[in-house]
Amino acid sequence: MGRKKVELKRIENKSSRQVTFSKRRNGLFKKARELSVLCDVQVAVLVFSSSGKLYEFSSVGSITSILKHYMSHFKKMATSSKDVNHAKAYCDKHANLKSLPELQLMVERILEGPYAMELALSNLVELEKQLQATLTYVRARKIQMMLESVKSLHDQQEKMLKEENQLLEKQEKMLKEENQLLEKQIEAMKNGTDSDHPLCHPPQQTTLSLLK
Amino acid sequence: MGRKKVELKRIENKSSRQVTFSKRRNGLFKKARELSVLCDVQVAVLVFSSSGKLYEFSSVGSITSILKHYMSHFKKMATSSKDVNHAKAYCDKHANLKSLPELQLMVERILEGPYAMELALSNLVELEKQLQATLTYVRARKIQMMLESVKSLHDQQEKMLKEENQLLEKQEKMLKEENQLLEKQIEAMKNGTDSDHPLCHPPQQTTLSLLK
DNA sequence: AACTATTTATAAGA
DNA sequence: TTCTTATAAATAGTT
Repeated sequence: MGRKKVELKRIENKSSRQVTFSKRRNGLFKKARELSVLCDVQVAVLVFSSSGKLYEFSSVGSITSILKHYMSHFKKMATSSKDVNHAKAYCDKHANLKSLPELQLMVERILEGPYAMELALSNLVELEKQLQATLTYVRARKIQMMLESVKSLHDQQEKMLKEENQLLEKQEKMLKEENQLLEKQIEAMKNGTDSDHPLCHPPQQTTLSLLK
Repeated sequence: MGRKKVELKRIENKSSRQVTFSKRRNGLFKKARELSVLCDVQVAVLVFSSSGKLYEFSSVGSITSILKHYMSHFKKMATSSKDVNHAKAYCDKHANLKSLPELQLMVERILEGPYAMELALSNLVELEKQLQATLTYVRARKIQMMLESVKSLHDQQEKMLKEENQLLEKQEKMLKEENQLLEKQIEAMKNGTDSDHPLCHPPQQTTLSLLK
């Protein structure tokens, strides 16, 4: 969709790859939002740049809830491994997900050295898929935890701001009371006797000085 | 992008919402794949339909998608190598691979559900690194095996071509001998008596007919 | 599932 | 980065 048709392969020029990344990332997020609104579904998009930076879109306020939903699928799969039929049905539907014991066996075989060499090519392809799926899950989980810590930080800040606000209100109230007191004293000076010489008394400690 | 501009709000007609969902979901996944390939980044898209069904896209390395095409050719030939030393050398070089028990424990914890919630962020980051390293190793190994399969195919083809060649040479030799024989017979017809009526003999079985 | 009139996304250029 | 614009691509409504 541009001046020229582009080949579907890695853009080798770094600068134009960066420009395309920025444009298409925004385009993808826009499409995701439209799908979400038009069709009333939940959508999450995660993009990991090669430098490890994360860009994300989520149709719900926080990506947390959608990831929870996603994780529940994993959990269900992992916990219902006794229910062989259900697990199988799930694995058939989501062919890129293997059950935990299977995944473990595969990891064991690939890492145990000598046996690794005996792995058939098809097994390697399968293992690659499994690892990719697990990696995606782990990354999603990591993001969720990061978001949760950010939220926790926000909550803390909010709490501190509230407390600060209450303190300020209290101080405002004290200043008002002090003002009234001072006004009374001035009134007294103007109209009453000056036998008490109020202006010669040592100055009161003011709320203002307390704040310093 | 269509006959009419659509408002960005939930499509109320259930049937056309379903159609649009199907069309745009595919479009979104296509865009995700393009972004992944063009910009060399990892992309994951998760879509939960209102009925709770999960649709997902996850990018894998571009090498994989290119080689995937050739997979079907090599599936049957999935051979195994016994070069243990080579494997050991590989693991030594890539020392960032964790030991098997450690990795297993991590995978177990991340997939076993309840415990996953207790994993600290730092553990997740570590697990992500491990999985990425293992994935890199698996991919390298897969490519190596594919190349070996290709070489093996070539060797086989070379052998077959050689055998075919030898057969053709043999046949050529036989044809030559037959020719000489026929020439002799013709010579005999021209110069000698025709008491033997060589042309009335039943035809010999020729090398040519043997090749049919 | 196809078709196609339109809208939308975006590649290249400024 | 941002804008512009020519063109490729997606898709809404239709068959």
